This record gives sequence, structure tokens and C-alpha cells, in this order.
Amino acid sequence: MGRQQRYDRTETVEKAMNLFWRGGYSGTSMRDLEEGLDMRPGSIYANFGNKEQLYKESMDLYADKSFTAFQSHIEKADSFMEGLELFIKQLLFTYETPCSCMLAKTLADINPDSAALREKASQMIGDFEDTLVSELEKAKASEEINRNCDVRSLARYIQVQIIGLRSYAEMQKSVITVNELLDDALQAIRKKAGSKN
Amino acid sequence: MGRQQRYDRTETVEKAMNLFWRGGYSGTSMRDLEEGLDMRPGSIYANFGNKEQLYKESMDLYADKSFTAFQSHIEKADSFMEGLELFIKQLLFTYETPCSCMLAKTLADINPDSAALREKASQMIGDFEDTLVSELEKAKASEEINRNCDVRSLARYIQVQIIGLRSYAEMQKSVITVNELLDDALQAIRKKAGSKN
DNA sequence: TAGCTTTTTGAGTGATCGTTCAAAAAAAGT
DNA sequence: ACTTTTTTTGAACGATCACTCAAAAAGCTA
Repeated sequence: MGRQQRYDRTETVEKAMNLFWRGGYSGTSMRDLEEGLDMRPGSIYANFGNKEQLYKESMDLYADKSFTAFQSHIEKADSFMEGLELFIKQLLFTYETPCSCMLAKTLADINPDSAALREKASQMIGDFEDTLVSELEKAKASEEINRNCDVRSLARYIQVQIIGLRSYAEMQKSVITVNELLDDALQAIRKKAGSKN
Repeated sequence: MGRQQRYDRTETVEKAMNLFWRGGYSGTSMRDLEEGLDMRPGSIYANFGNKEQLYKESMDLYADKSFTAFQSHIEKADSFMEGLELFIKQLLFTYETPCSCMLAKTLADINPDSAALREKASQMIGDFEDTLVSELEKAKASEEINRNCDVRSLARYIQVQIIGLRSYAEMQKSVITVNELLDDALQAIRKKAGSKN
């Protein structure tokens, strides 16, 4: 019944995500997308509605991939801190994708017509924070981190470290330099996790 | 000799800087600038060449203002750490301007035609790092920080903290939350400044 | 006042923006 | 073969983009 679809939807959104991640919302034109997705405008609009909706779906996929990557690193590691280190290293040293966080970039891209995108980015960062809190609570239960540690506060602190590291790494610094910064950040996180504040 | 200029150049660049800082490069159109500066396109082009050059002059002014603010806080404070705290608080809690760093936003705005802007932003962040190094060396001389401290490494670490805090603060978090994050960051900086790595 | 110089003006340029839609193409049912 | 249903196509739309330039405006000197 009817012509069969030429494009796999998830593959398409993944391509769009990579284009948007690199170029930003206003920096990526529909014509860039047409070329990158190898789709004509009519197909894009039939499948996704408009540019903003395609961006939203790209953000959803980004959040999903980030969440999955984090969970998988945590699960395969022997401790929360080891998993966190592996996760952040993957973020900083996967050269096919930009270093900086797509959600942080969205927050930076603040032109007034896309207030909804800003809001969505804020909410998604909040969601990841909740994931961190839940994993930190498990780590507290297994006595990896101090029982008096404020896990919500620690989760926010970890977010600041990740966002800062990723933004800084965006300017093509040497692997040695970035690794040194990562070590310092992890040490500070361990300190806060172990302290009795 | 000729008609007198209607616009003060520095005032104009300051207005442009604020528009660009909020909206980004691709997010701020020439028509936004025409309205914000109260200038017709011909005047803007006669004075600044083109949009990219006006952006460069805006970045120069931004760097200059940041540098001056930092130096003034350091000078009026009794110690490096106290000055740094005042400086960062000003960055985070001046509500007339965006929280996030204009240079970090420029790095995020990576569309290929503006590679020169990216380069300039990287270089300027490097310049501020040099300023930090020089002030840290003074602090080392006055024995505020440990004599074995690697000041270059510490300067980079401080940059990561500032960029991370400013990005995070961009998403309208409460003053209490941001202040708590700032305290944690300052504590970690103090720790690294005092340690013997 | 006339002539010279400098600055500002704003309508207008071609290019590109996001978006639309009638027509073509490709499958399945009759 | 023919109809029906679904998807893809791409020329074209009005709006907006960065930008130009001839003309007007506003100062100076003679």
C-alpha cells in the first residue's frame, strides 16, 4: 500500500543532529540539511514539519545518546567515579563529533524566536542532572561516596565541570592539556564526594 | 572641514557588542544592528566595513572590558582569591548582560565561513589565560599560593571553572544554587593553589 | 553666498532564507 | 492494465539576508 519510504527516520535524525551540533541552529540552513540528508525540501517537511521540529528531534536523540552512553559506562565500570571518567573521556576525545555540549550550545544560541528551544535545552540538562543524582545515590548506598554528601549539589558541580571542560576542549587544545584538566576536575569531584559538607 | 560625526565610535561598538553577545553572530542581523545602533546601513558600512569586522571590534571591546574588570577587582582586593571571587560574582550576577562568555559563545558558533572569528576567540581566551598566569605569579611571590604550584595549569583550571559556571548560570538557575557552585569552584581552586603538584 | 569636504541617508541590489505544493514516481490492490 | 495510496521531487514563493551607492544633509572656508 503506497510507495515505500526511502529514508530511515532514525538515521536521518542522526545526520541532522550532527549537522546542527556542529553548525548550531541559525548556522545550519535548510539547504545545508538538504545536502547533508540527501533529501529534497518536500520530504524533509513531510517527515518533520519544519526546521525547528527537526532540531527538537535532534536534541531528543542527542539527549538519548548521552543518557545511554553515560549509563553504559557506569554499568561496565567498577565504580561511579571510574564510569564517570570513561564517560567524560569519550565526550572529550571522540573526534567525529564536536567536543562541546549540544545543549549548552543551544542555550548560547539565544535569538528570541527560538525561546522554546532554550527552554527544552534547560529542561534536558535538568534531566541529566536527575540521572546523575540517581547514580550518585547508588554510589552512596555502596559507600563509594560519603553518606553526608549532598548528591544534588554534587550533581550540579559535575555538570559545571563537564560543560566547562567540553567548551574549553573545543578550542583545539592538546590532548595532554585536556587530560590534565580532566584529572584536576575528577580530583575535585572526588574531594567533594568524600567531604562531610 | 566636513560634516561632524553623529555617532561616538566607542559607544556604537559597545551597543553592537551587547547585541552580538546576546544574539550571537548569525543570530544578529544587520537590521537588528540598524535598529539597535540607530544607524542606517550606509553609516554602519562606512564606519566598520562589514558585519564581521564590527563583530571583531565588538570582541576586542569585550576582551578589553573583561581584562580591565579583572585587573580592577584584583587591585582593590586584599588577595588574588578575593579579587577572583569578586570578578566572577560580577560576571555571574550582572543582569544587564548575558551570563555566558562571549568568546565561548563565539567558539560554539562554528559555521565554516567565520573560521577567522573562531581563531580570534581562541587567541583571546589564551590572552586572558596569560593575564591569569601573571597575576598568579604575583600571588606566588607574595606567598598566597604555594611555591610549587604550576601556575599555567592553575590558570587553565580557573578558565574551565569560569566558563562552566557562566554557561550553567545561563539557564536561569537560582542565585542560591549559583552561589553554592561558585563556592565549590573557589574551594577547588584554593586547594589546587595550595597543593604541591 | 558659493564651493568644498565629510557624513548620513534609505531605496534598492542579488543572494539566500525557510517553506509550499502540484506533479511525478513507486509501491499494493482489483 | 488501471486505480488507489503513499512518498519523493524540485521549481517557485515571499521574506529576509548582507551589502551598495547616488543623493541629501551638514559642517567648513573663502
